[in-house]
Amino acid sequence: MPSDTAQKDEISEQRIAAWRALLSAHAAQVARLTVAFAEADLPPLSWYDVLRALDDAPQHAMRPRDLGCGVTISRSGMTRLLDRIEDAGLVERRACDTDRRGLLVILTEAGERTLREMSPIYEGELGAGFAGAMSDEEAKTLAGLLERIGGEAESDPAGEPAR
Amino acid sequence: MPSDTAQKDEISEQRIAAWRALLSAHAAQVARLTVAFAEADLPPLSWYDVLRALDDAPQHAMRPRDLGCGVTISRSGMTRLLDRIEDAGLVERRACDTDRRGLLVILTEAGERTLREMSPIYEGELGAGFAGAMSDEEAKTLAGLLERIGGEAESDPAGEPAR
DNA sequence: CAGGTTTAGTTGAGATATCAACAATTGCCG
DNA sequence: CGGCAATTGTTGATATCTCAACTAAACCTG
Repeated sequence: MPSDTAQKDEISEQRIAAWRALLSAHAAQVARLTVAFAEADLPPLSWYDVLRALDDAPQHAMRPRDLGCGVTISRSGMTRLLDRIEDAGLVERRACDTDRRGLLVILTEAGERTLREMSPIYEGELGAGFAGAMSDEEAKTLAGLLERIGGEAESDPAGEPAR
Repeated sequence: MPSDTAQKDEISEQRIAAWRALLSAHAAQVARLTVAFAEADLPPLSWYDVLRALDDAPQHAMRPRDLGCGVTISRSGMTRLLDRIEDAGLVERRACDTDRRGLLVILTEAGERTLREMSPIYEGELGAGFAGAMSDEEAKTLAGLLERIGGEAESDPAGEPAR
């Protein structure tokens, strides 16, 4: 190998440093959010993700499959997470008209209320940690860069995301 | 509030988009690594993090406290993670001379060997996913930005990271 | 150096996640 | 239409993580 900057087998130090920085930033921000919710006697971050996704969705309804956490949590994990959130009365499960094996998760009134309690804390902590450390300009750059990787459909030859 | 772009209470859409992109990118890359290790019949990502940290450390030794996972895993979580890795013979626990309540986790030969098996897969997947999507230039920008948030000591008035 | 506080690591009990197997439904293809 | 494959969500068994309580050692303070 002639130089330090081979493309296929070696990854530049810079890219590894970037990945480590991302891991660090992610961990720090998640920890911050977790602590803040706990201190306010509110449900954990995983509940927020679900409630937020539902609130953003048309009809305040979503299939468990689509509850984006798909990437972060297994299918059965989602089932039980929804069990807990439903037991707390924040969502309901309804039959799905168009596909009888699936179902719809719907945000309840209580769910909306809880979400409204959690949101300012979420955004506050985000502003104090992650978002406070960059300008709008920089945020744009960052988003543009990271969106190339994100949940996008990948074009790798062979390999499903979660077997 | 006069406008949409208040500084204290509101976070710009751009910053939220950046945060979501980061979440997405993180989840995608972690999933990729997890699958790749599993398919190669290798230990999980959490083991890699420990082995890698030890290999990078002087003397191939570290205190559990410093095994950076500190941010991602609780103290007891680390205890049991080390239990498993030690049972597999990849690390050893030794008494610590300078502080008799602590101990040193040391990478064994077998641990080094396993790490050498895992590394190419780790770097390969990193290159195929995260690192492949950016230039060195961009990586530098990204790292610079994210390092402002990362594991750095924070200067918030009152609040420990994990109560 | 005695006494209280802090820190490191472990442990038991319980919460939460995963994996594999399953039932029900849908979709494809001859 | 009939049948095989893929998809959706749940469940049981099990792994892994967290929280709170605990021991032991170090640190601080007078």
